[in-house]
Amino acid sequence: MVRSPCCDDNNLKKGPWTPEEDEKLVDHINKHGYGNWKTLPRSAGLNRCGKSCRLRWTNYLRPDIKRGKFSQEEERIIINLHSVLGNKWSKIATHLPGRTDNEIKNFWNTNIRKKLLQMGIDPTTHKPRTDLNHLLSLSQLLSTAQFGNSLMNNPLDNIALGRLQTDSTQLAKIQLLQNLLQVINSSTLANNNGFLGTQNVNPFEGVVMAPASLITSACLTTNIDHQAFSNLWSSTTSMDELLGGIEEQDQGVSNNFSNYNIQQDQNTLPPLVSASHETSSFRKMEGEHLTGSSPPDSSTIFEAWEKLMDDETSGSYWKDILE
DNA sequence: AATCTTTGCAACCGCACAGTT
DNA sequence: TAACTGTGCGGTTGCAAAGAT
Repeated sequence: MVRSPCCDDNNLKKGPWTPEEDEKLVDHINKHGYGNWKTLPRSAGLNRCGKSCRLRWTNYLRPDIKRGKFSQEEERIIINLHSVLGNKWSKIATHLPGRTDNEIKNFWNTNIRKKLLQMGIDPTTHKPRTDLNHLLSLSQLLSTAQFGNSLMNNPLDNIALGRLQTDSTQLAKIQLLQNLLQVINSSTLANNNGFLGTQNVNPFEGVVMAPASLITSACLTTNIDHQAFSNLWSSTTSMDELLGGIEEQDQGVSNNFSNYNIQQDQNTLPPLVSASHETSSFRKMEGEHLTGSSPPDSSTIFEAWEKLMDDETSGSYWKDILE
């Protein structure tokens, strides 16, 4: 079936709206409402197509539109909703009074999307990125940090440069470790139908063989023997057991793992869930989760990471993991 | 100060769908 | 049931402002 274009009159104006046009549109809608967008422009004295008028009204002129920067709370809600709904901007907009789908879409594309990518999260799937480019960029970040650290030996270096390099090293480490834990967490999530925090289920159940790279990274992260970790991986049936095993191997590190486990609901990162969850129970749970949680205590988490990331295991060590 | 590049956002385009004839 | 119409939605574009060189 072929449709006729909505605006078949080539003389109709396009492009930015003038204040005069805005005034005409607002006046007309205030007086008569907006029953029929096709006939509205003519009766309002506007040389525009109805579609253009509707867009201008819904995205800009509507009196209940909230303008200005998005708050952190709004940003968090958008990320959570996007992880459940995907690019359903109009549905997401219904949860944010005063915000339009167009505004949210723009905010996502220009702001949140970039943030997630920088954090190593795929903005489409909300899962850790595994593409080579991302790993390369992290590798480069580490190299830069290393270069900066070597410069620190020069007495002429200033404090600001030192701080910058230290921060970039920490950032790279944190991102790597978060990626690792998110992979583990994703496995848990996938195998538990999305119920976080279930303790009596093997976090790696269903993963017949642990990916070699994951085990290697985990061993390096926890400072325990590769073979010992492999054995634990295959023999443990719960997160508690796994943590207990790690504890036997390395007391300090396991405490930090436990800490992460307890704190994971408060993580600053959005929950890593598939964009295509369809079960009603999951949606219900997500719905309850969307607006109810309190702001994360990021300082606690970063303290834990920093404790875990002993500086003795610095740049070259992490670079080895990447390479 | 001039030019180039990047960013943010308003607006457009085309498709899909529901309702009507 | 097919043809048509109006509306909503998501992707994309174009442009002005801001920032970098």
